[in-house]
Amino acid sequence: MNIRKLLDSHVSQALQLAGVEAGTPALIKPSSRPEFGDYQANGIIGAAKKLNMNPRELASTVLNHLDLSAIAEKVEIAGPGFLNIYLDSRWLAQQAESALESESLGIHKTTTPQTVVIDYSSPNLAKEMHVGHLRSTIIGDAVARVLELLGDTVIRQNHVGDWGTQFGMLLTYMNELEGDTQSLSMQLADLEKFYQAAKQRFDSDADFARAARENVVKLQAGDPEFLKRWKQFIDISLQHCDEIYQRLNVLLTRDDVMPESAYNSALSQVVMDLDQAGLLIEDQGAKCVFLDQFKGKDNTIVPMIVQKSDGGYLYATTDLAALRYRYQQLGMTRGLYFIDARQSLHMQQVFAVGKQAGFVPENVQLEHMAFGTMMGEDGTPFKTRSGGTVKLVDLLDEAQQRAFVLVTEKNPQLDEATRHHIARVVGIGAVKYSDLSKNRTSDYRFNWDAMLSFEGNTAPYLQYAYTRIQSIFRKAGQFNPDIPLLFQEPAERQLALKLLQFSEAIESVAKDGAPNLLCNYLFELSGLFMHFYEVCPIIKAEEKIKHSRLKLSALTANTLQTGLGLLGIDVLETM
RNA sequence: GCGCUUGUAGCUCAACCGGAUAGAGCAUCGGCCUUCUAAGCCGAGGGUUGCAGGUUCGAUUCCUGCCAAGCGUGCCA
Repeated sequence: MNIRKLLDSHVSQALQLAGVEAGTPALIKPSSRPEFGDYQANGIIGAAKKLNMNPRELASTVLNHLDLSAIAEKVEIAGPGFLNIYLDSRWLAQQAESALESESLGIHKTTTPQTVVIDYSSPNLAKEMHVGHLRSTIIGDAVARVLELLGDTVIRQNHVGDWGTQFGMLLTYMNELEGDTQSLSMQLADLEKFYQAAKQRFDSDADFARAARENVVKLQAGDPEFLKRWKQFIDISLQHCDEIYQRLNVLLTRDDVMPESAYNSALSQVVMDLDQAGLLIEDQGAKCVFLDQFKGKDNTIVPMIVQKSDGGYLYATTDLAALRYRYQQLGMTRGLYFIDARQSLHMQQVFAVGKQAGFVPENVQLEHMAFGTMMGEDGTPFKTRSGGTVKLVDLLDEAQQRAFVLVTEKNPQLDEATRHHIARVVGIGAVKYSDLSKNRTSDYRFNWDAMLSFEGNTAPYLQYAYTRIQSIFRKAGQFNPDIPLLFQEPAERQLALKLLQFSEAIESVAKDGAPNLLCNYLFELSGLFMHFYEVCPIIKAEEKIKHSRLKLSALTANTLQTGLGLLGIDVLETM
């Protein structure tokens, strides 16, 4: 049940009957203030203007054609020509009842399912995952889950970087440590340090650097010795990723890994096809594509270089190959790229060139879901005191540790294993939520305390609401769902209305690729529940009231669990 | 130079794509645990939405200019 859509179809119809051109939006929204009812229609004023009519008169005509008697208690004309809609409480109660029974919480599958390819996480395997990878990984994962729930076919693509020049350096350093197997495996346990050690050798030793460059060539020429070594390294690096994904409760597996190197054999064909399409221009020895839409005021075009003057290919070439693969082999109709905002120009070029060249048809929706760079607490690019980036593992360890201290303080009677379990769910949840709840395309500041906060608008707040409900059910005895839902206090009706808006939140996430909309919704829902919890006693209420309230609690719990589940965050029985 | 993004309360962020009196959290201050978990609830203070114009019934939102920040911009990814 999507109330907004339902009202939209009714009001749109009435608008047409009132003589307004078809397709004029009714602009239904939740009312901005309680005294304006539950929903408001904002579209009439604009429509009246087009027809050169008095908006209030048009509103009155629309009202005559509008039959909401089954849904709304009253509809009023207000202000310059808004319609304020007051939903019927009995209807609301019925909808809530059926949502509770429906198992899917009343969420309908989309009528136009798509094949959505989602490119997310995509770390560079030369290094260990750091805090900068958090956004792409968890936001992409949440959106993937939401689209799946709504019935799209979702294909995850972890476009890991496994083929850069850094690998020459890393493999050469592996060679050096070859004799000492123990040292090698130990060092590979911390890829970040390994990378830094290799880098230092590269910078300080000319012979090493030369060997590294030669080894890149050997690797790319398919030298079996280096290929073997490379595979070994990649495998270890992917193991690091798998561990992180598991801890983060992110659904990516090895099956979703489609590395850069997988496209190597397609690159020359990409360039040939661009040439065939008449898009290729050789300029200063490099093969480029110049598209007019990338021309600035200074009349110069930013080209996309697809082949270097030395014959080498670039990541633009790889991305074009991937784009074509996703359309031709995977059947993509919508492509979402959860990638750093700094690559904005690059993404626009890939999309534009891909369509121009006919690698994907015009009607495939390609969207760069950009996000800002993570900055340190001082506003400069994120660094630790020692100068390296913060490893994701360390952030997660810290989160769990802080959560463990807190749960031990609050609930010392719980056994240690339980407290560790709670600490894990709460700690990881807090880290994920602090990132998921923001949809800033601008850069943002990393803050330990904010990211590891367990109060206010955080995952633990939502998890806490859930455990409160579970606690009620443990104490309430038999729950009889046959007793009908009734609203005695305003808090109950408010909560029910919010519960019925779950699908509106979900659908907006699917449309915009913005999980923060779901976070907002869940936080508001929890807030309304907390209020309900304070003012509406449940267990000691008389039987009819008690079971009605248990019903609201059950639906709240289901919604929280499902909603958090879509964010990849678990719930708890106690905390 | 050109291009992209951003600028909202002391701090971190919302505001459902032009709607009615710009909302939360943190921090600060004041109340609430013999009653379902106080990781909670109730209340208070805090704003010229960077600045200046424009578009219209109506602008945080759209347009223009300026200021500030970040990023990108022909052979790294």
